[in-house]
Amino acid sequence: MTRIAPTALYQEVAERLRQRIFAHELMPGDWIDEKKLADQYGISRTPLREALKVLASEGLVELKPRRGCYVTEISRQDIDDIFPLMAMLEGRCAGDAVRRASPADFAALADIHKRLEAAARDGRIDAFFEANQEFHFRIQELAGNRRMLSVIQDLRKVLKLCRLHSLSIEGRLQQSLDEHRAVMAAFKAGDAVKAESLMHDHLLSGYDALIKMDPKAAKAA
Amino acid sequence: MTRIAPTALYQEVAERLRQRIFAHELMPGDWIDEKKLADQYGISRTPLREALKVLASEGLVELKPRRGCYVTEISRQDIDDIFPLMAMLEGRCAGDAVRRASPADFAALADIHKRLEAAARDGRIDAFFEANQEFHFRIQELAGNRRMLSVIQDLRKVLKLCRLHSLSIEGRLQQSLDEHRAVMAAFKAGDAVKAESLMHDHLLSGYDALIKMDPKAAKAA
DNA sequence: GTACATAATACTGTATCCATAATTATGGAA
DNA sequence: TTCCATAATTATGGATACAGTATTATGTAC
Repeated sequence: MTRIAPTALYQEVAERLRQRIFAHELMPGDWIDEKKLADQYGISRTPLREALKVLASEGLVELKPRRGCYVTEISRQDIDDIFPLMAMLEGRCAGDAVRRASPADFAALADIHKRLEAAARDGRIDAFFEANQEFHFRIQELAGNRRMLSVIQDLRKVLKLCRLHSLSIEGRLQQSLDEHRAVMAAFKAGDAVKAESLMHDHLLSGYDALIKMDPKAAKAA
Repeated sequence: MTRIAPTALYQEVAERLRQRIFAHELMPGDWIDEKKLADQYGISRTPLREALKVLASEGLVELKPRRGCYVTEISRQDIDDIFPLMAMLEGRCAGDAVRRASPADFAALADIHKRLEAAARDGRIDAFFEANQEFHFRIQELAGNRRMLSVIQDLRKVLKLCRLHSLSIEGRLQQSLDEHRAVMAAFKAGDAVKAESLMHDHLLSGYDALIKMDPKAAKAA
């Protein structure tokens, strides 16, 4: 492990593990072999275990006393709980963002939206996904509530545990794009209430798409 | 340290530290002396450090690389961010709770409310505070969204960092009680929309009271 | 007396080691 | 063969040891 930043080792390890979990290299339910991983990274178990404590707090892994560490398996209940919550939070962010955004902010957001349009036109799902994330994140930043932002990001991390992205559904990408356009229109019109409502429904729409893919959705692995 | 539960040591230590932080025995800004604490508890630094990682994830302490661990100092910005967020979340919970509560649930809630009334009548602030916490918690449980509950509880933990309770303001206890009565009335009437709105405003009202106490509120220590 | 440089100290971060509990493997009895 | 008991192995949790960096103290020059 080549150290670059003056950051602690356990943080780097935590970040690496996060990436591996999000990439589904470590799958939900998988047992995490501390010794193997420590050897892999060329470190001792100490910082690795500290990293696991952090990931456990984030809900990405579960620490079973004396039985080891396992990648969290997200349940249907989790999905049902998280999406309405995200819808409310991101909806609120959109409303607040409209109220607070300067013309320059709006321009920057429009720019991201353009990238979204381009990605959709060319059918580049990955690029669309990325621009989509950025769009949402930017709005959360504009809302100006750091706590709300961090809560949303934490929940999003948990959602990333499930492998399936609703965007891969036929037609969902176009629908998502339409919804984004509507949100942008509300921004342009300075209609905060409408922006909130549209963003709220946009999230629930993603939820519906996900459920349709796999009605059980229990083990999205 | 006498071990009772089959839970890991770092969890017990984390809980003890939480209590000490909430009790303001460890004050915001205080440096946490790992060696001293480990000796105090009769344990090694290993589980203690793991506990600190957990507390850091909860936002109760801050880990500065190579410089140690400090109890988080909550800022005015944090207060301004958290209260509106809590108001929205707890408001939503109240609405959902009204929609889902059975008569038995309502009865149990009314019971807690009675304890609140009694505590207020006798001027027992601590008892009032406790019944108040329980009342809010019960409503969050009734809402039936575990994620929402955990988000709210996490935020509440952070708020507990600031020592001042708005309840200690002259007249605030009575006002709080009135607001609770109104929420209970909405419950009784089965008016979810009103319950949401009342609970939302109840939280903001607590926010106002806190701000009035100390307009800077920056260092509530 | 003050400011700076250097040395001593103390603490953090990581590695290694050990005890205990859990799991797996092995062997015997029904 | 199947089930259970016991032994061997392995992994987790915790303690100890060590290296490197911050901080503080000391001393010297101005």
